[in-house]
Amino acid sequence: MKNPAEILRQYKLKDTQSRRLVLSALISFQKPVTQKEVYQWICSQDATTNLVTVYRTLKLFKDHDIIHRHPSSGGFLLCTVENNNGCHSFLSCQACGKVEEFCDVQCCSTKSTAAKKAGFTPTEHVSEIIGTCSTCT
Amino acid sequence: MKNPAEILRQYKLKDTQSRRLVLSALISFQKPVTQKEVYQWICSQDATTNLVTVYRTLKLFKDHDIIHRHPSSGGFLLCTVENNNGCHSFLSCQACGKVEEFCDVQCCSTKSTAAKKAGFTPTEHVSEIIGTCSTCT
DNA sequence: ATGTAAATGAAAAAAGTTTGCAATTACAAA
DNA sequence: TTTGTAATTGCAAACTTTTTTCATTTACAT
Repeated sequence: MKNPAEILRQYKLKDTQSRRLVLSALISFQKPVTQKEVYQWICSQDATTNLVTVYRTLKLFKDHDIIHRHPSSGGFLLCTVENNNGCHSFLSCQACGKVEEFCDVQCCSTKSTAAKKAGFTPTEHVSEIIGTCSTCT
Repeated sequence: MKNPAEILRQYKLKDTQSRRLVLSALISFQKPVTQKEVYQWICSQDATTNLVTVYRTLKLFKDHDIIHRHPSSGGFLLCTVENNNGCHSFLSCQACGKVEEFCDVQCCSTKSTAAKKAGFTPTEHVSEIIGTCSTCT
């Protein structure tokens, strides 16, 4: 996982204190979080920012596809998988709440075939699998 | 598609005017809608209800799995496919905004296999395929 | 017909999000 | 290194969405 400054550089965004803090929060949580949770994490680190800035920063990251909105919780989650044919899949553990991204080629192609069979031309897809992770089984 | 009264009977819910109206709205829209859109549709039909009742009714339907929350828009959508192994998939047309539910057995099993390969025990999944429907192609 | 638990409406509170504007900051160019 | 400028931020206030409380009404089983 890259550090905040690297991520900002990679996406050619200005390197500001607030942006680094928001990224640090997302890296630290490792699960989908609300805007407020990000704000509160920053405050708890004795850092200072503004809730409005957090909203704007998350929107910016979302527009740049640096973060996702998680399907069932609606929370924000840092992308960990390179954008692969517009496929974004999540494994959500209902026991510990952990969410990890994954991408399975087989799975993507099957989905694409199924959609075409229904007369649909797919461009991207998002899916969430809910269950129990290896640690909680 | 069943009518409002039938749906309420099927799920053993009290048959009230507000519930019928909410169901009528969802049947009429055929796409994911916000709580407010449901409320406004009802008002436009010269019927009378309360926004709070719409919120409560949609929550009730959601808890009974009569409606879904659509992954990307967050709007509510009436279920059209029988609950199949906890699989809920949507085809969302980015041109006309239409969303239809579908379920492909092959697709479900591939997803399940992929999850297990990652050490995950799946119980259900939700996915959204974004693209162009047959009408808009 | 009637009793009772459930559903509803109205008002208000609470929570979440957006907007406008002035002050500050990052960083490219001199 | 200093400077100019556009982008970013903070603050206040407006606005939207959602939840709560409580009294009244309604569905429907008996």
